[in-house]
Amino acid sequence: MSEESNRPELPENVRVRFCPSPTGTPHVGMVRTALFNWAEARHTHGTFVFRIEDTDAARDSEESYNQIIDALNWLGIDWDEGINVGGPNGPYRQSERTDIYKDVAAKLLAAGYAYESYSTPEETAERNVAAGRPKEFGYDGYDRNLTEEQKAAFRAEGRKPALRIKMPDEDIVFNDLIRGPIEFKAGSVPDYVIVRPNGDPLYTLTNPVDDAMMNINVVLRGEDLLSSTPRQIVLYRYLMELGIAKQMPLFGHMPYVMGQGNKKLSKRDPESNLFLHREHGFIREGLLNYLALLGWSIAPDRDVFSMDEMIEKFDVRDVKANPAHFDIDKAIAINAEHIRMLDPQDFLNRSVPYLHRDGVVSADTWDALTDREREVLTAAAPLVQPRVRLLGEVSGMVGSLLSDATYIEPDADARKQLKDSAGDVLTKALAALEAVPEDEWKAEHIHDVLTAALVDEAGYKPRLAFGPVRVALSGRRVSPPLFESAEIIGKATTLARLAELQKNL
RNA sequence: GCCCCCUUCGUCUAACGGUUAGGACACCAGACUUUCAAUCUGACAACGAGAGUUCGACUCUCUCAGGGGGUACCA
Repeated sequence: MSEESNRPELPENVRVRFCPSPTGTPHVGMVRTALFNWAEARHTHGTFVFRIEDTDAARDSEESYNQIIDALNWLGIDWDEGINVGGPNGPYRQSERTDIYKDVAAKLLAAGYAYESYSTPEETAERNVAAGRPKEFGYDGYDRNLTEEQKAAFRAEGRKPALRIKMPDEDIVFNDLIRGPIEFKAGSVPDYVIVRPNGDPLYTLTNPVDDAMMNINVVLRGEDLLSSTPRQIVLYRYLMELGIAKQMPLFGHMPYVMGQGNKKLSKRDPESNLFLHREHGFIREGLLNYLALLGWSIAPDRDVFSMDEMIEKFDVRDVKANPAHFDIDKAIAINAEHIRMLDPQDFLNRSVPYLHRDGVVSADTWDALTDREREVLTAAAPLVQPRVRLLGEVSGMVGSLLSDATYIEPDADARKQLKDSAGDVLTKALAALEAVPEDEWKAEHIHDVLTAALVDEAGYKPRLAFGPVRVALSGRRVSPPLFESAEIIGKATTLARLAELQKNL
C-alpha cells in the first residue's frame, strides 16, 4: 500500500523520538505514541531517542518522570539514545538544557527572525475587541515593528519582553506521513511566543530546537500537535538558516485515542491509566497488541500478533488518520489470547505477584512459594490459563484450591446459578461422596460417583447437577474443572464446603 | 469568527475503480466438553448526504452536514 500512496519517502537513517512531558501518570495515548515511534525505529533499523520535556516547572513532577520510565521498561519499549543511556546529543532532559535555549533564542533575535513583544495577553485581547475582532483572534503583531524608542519606553515602565517568532505571510504546506498534503493559509497562524518575559523557554522553542540538535528526521506525534506544525516549520527554516538544523523533518500526526462519547481519552478517565490496566492484569503483549490496533492493522484477517511481527510489518504511512475509541472489552479479549499463548510456567511466574497481592499465596515470586503452593499451582495452571482474561482473575480461580476454608461465600454471579433444586443436589452429592474411600479420591472416580448419583439416579440435567457443586467448591460460576478441583481440595474440605453451602442457601 | 483534521457494521478495522463490502470484539443461537471456561459453527450488523468524473465509484473531485482539535506567556 505504501509504495503506491502519495506519502513521502522515509529518510535513509530514520531518527524518531518520544518526548513526553512528565505530568501525571502515564496514559494509554502516550504509550501508543511511544509504541508507534519505537516500531518505526525498529522496522527501519533506525534510532529511537527518548527525551523528557520538562520545561513547565508548575506541572512537571519527578514522580511522573519515574513512572514514565517504569512504564516503558514494563512494556519492553527500549531506546537507543536519551534518558539513562545517554548519547552524543545530550543532555536529554530539557530542564538541563536551558543555556542551549537561551543561546538559540539570542541568535533568532539577532537575526531578526524573532522580536521582542511587550504586549500582555490582556492588552492583545483588548485590542482585538476594540477592533471588532473576536477575542480568540490571537496575537495581532502589534509589537512587530516597534522602534527602539518605543521599546525603551516599555522598558522604562519596568516591562520585560516576551520573544515572538515572525510568521511569514505565505501559505505553509507539508506532506504528512499519515494524512498526506496539508496546507495552512497565510495569516492563519499568529506570531507566537518562544520565550517568556522571565526568560523561560517554551515548548514552542525547545521542542523544535531539540529535534534539530538531535537530528530527528521523522516526527511522529499526536494529532493535537497538528495545528502547531506550521509554527514549527517556520522555526525550523530559521534554524536551518542559522545552521542549527540540518534538515526539515518529516511529520506524521497520529489520531486521537477516544474515550466515552466523542471525547479524547482524558487523564481523568480510568481507562486511560496504564498502571491501572497493569494492576488489573494486562500483560504487556496484550496491551501493546491492542494499542497497535488503534489506527493500524497487520493484515486484513488477523489482529493477534507479537511485537516482533509488528516490527516486521509496521510502516507509519499505513496508519489511519481517523480517531479510534478505546474499547476495553476488545482490549481484554486480545489480552486473553496472549495469556493463553504463554508458556504455563511463564504464566505462573507472572501470576504470582497478583496472587500475593490478593493474599492467596505466601510470597510474590515463584521461587519463594511453599512446596505445596507450587504443587497446587502447577497442577492448576493448564486448567486456569484458558479461563482467565486478566492475570488479576487468577486469584479468584485458584484461591479456592489453595485455601483450607470450609465455606466460600458465592459471589453474586455464582449465587444466580443456584436454582431451587440446589439443596437436594447438595444433599445427594454429599451422600454419594461420603461413601468414596480416601484412596479413591481421584477426579475420574469423583466424576463417576457424582454422575451416577445426580444424573443417572436423581435425573438432574448436568447443568443443574454440577452447578451447585461448583459453587460450593469455588464460590464462582467459572472455575477450574470441577472434579480435578475436588481432587486437589481433598475429601474433607470438599465435603465441608458442600455441607456449608447447603446451610447458607 | 478564523484555521486545520476526521467520516465503512455498536466498536477496532480490510478494500490500492469492477468483491455477495472481508476479518475481529461485543451480542444472540447451536455444537462439543454429561459441569464452567476455552474451542468450533452460524446469525445479526456498515460505505454521513448531494452533485460530478467514469462503461463502472467505498475508492477520484467538489459542496454540504456531523464530529474533533487549534486559535495560550500549556504541551
